Amino acid sequence: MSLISSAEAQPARGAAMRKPKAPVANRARIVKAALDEFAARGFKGASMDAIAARTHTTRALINYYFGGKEQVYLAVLEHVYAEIREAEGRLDLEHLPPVAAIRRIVQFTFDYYLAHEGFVRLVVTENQAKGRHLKKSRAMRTLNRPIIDTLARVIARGEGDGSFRPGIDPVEVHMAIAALGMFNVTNQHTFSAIFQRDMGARGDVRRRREMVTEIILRYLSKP
Amino acid sequence: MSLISSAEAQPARGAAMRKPKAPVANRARIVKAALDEFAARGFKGASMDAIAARTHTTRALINYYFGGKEQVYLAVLEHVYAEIREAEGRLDLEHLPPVAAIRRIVQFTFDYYLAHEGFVRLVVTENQAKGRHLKKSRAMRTLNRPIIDTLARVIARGEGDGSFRPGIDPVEVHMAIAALGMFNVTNQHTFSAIFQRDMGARGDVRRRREMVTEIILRYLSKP
DNA sequence: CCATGAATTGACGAGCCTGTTAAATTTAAC
DNA sequence: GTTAAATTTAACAGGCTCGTCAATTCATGG
Repeated sequence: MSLISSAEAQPARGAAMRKPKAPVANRARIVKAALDEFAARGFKGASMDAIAARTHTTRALINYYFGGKEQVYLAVLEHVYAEIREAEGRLDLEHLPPVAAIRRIVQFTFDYYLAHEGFVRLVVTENQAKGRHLKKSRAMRTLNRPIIDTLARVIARGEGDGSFRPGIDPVEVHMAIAALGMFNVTNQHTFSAIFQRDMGARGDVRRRREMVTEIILRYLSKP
Repeated sequence: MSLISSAEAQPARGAAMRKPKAPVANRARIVKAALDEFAARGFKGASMDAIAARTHTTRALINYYFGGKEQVYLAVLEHVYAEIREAEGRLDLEHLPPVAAIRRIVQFTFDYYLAHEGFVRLVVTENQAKGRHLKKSRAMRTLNRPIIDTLARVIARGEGDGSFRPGIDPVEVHMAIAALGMFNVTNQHTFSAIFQRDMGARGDVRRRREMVTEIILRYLSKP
C-alpha cells in the first residue's frame, strides 16, 4: 500500500515481469499537478479532470494509478510533508550557537512557507477537513518528529549556556514559529483587502521576517 | 440592497400591521445556519440544501432572499465581521495602563477566536478563495479600521510613558496577535495528529493563552 | 369580503464531476 | 513474431448541486 515509497518502487524486476511504460514519471507529474490543484481549490473544489489536464493524461489513468480522488490527495499530503522534513534535515544546526541556530530555524521556516505556498495551503485544506485524512496515515507521525527534536536540542543548549531561560516547551515554540510564518501566507488576502496594505510587498516581507525572529528570540531570552 | 442592515429591518410595527410570514426571523436563521455550513465545509463544499435543511426552509426560498449561493456567503461574511468589530468596540481600554490594555486585547482576541470557531474558519475559507469575495464588499474596509486605531493608541501611550520601545508598527502587531490566536484553532487538527498532543486540552489552552500574551508583551517592551 | 402582492413551495432542467468498464494500444519477454 | 501483461483511451451511468419558474399560500389594505 505504501504510497510514498512508490517513487523508489522500481519493482525488483522479477523474471516474469513485463513492462514499464512511463508510470514512475507519470506518477510524479500527477502528484505535482494534484498538489497545485488541491492547494488552489481545496479538496472538494479540486477537479480530477483538471489534474488530468495539467498532466496531459486522463482521469481514468489517475484512478488506475491511485484508486480515487481521496488517495491522490493523501499521496500529495505525504509527499509535501516528506519534502519539508527533508529540507529541515539539511539545516545543520549543531555547530551554531543557540541564538544563531534559532535565528536560522525561524528564517528557514518563514522562507520555506513563502516559497512553498502550495504546502501551506494544503495544510490549511487538511485542517478544514478536521485532519480526517492525516489521521489515516501512520507515516505522518514519525515523519515530523525530527523538527521537534532538533528544536528541543537547540533550546536545551541555550538553557545550558545561559542564553535562554529555563522551562521552555519546544512544541509550543515550534507552534509559535509555524503560526507566525503561516499566517504571513495564509491570511495574505483578507489582511491585504481589509487593511489596504499589500502583505506581499518585498520590503514589508523582509521586515516582517526580521520581526518574527525577534519575537521568538525575545520570548526565549532571559527576562 | 443592504444585506447586513436586514437584521434591524423590523418594519416599525405600525398599529395596523400584523406579522408578515416570518421573513426577518428567517433571514437571521438562514445567515446563522449558512455560517455553520460554510465554516464546516468551505465555499464549494457547502450545500444550499444543507443550509435549507438546517433552517426548515427550502433552497428556493434562500435564493429568493439572497439571490444565490455567493450572495449568501457574502452576507455571512459581513455578518461575522460586524460581530467581531462590535465586540472589540466594547473593550474599553482607555482607562487601562498600556501593558494591561495590551494584555486585555490579546486575551480577548485569543478567547474570541476560540469561542467563534466559525468566524475563524470562515476567514480561512475566504483566504483560500484569495479574498475574491471580500474585495467586492466595500463595507469591509471601514468595518475593520477601529481595531487598528485602538491598538495604535495603546501602543502610542505605551511609547509615551516608557513601557514600550519606539518604532512599533500597530498593523504588524495586530497581525502577530491574530496569527498566534488563529493558529490555535485553525491548525488544531493537523498539529494534534502530527505531534500526538491534543491542542484543545483545557490546561494546555490556558497555558498557551498566557504564552501568547507574554510573547506579544516581550516584543513590545523596552530591550 | 376580496383583491393584491409578498412569502413560500415543489418540480424541472442543466451542468459538473466521479468511478467504472470494456476495448485498444503498447511493451518486454520468449 | 507472438503473446500476455501492463497502460491508456473512450464512453457510460449515477449522483449531487445549483438556479429558475410557475403555482400556491397568506397577511393586509380597500
